[in-house]
Amino acid sequence: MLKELDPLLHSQLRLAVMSLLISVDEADFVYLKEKTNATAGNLSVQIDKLTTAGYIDVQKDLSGKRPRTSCKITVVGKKAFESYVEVLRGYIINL
Amino acid sequence: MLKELDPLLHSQLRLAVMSLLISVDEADFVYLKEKTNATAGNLSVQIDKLTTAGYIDVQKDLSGKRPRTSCKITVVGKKAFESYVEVLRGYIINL
DNA sequence: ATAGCTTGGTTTATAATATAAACCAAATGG
DNA sequence: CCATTTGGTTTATATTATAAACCAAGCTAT
Repeated sequence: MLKELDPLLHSQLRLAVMSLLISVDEADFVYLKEKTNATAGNLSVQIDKLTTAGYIDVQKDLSGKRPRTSCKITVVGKKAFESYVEVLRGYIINL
Repeated sequence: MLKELDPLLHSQLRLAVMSLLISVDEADFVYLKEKTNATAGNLSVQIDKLTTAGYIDVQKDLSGKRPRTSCKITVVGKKAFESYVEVLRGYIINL
């Protein structure tokens, strides 16, 4: 039987962010914004949700000239992503 | 760059319905309801959306003792599903 | 130095979506 | 018959995604 798709990951922008972070293992706000083509506001909100869920860690650095928000995926986030993918396979089997 | 995920398919219940129909090629309302664990109302709405999009065809048969709503995927729907999966692969290597 | 633009965001409002609750007609069961 | 079940649809509500408006700090030309 088809299992539940983690609603936190089953969202285009959040999935994109996780997808980027899983291969890069660290990326800042500007990079994520460029790669995902998201608006800053949308990205900010979705990053917050992923952070609250413990799927990513965020470091805000104000020491440089310009603020820099850097994100990295957590172990919990990586596991959630992998498990999301497993569930997804159930939906797209036979392809 | 990550492509847009067809919002019509990027929905748990609609994806489940399409996933079931792609392998079975015909299924009725009751069957889909059981397999997806959806409420009748939710399923009804999502079936409407898939129909309006031309992703599935619906046949309502009232000739038997009880009404029977039977669904089958269209060529357009099959293509959309396959293309959705391709886009998804961009997000998830090894899917 | 300061008025105005850019950068890197956050907060808040709105649009869109998913979901459940309420409802309906026909069939069935006691 | 009257109540319940079956097979749905319609409508209301909760949740989500998204954009618009906003803000502070830094740069730029005047």
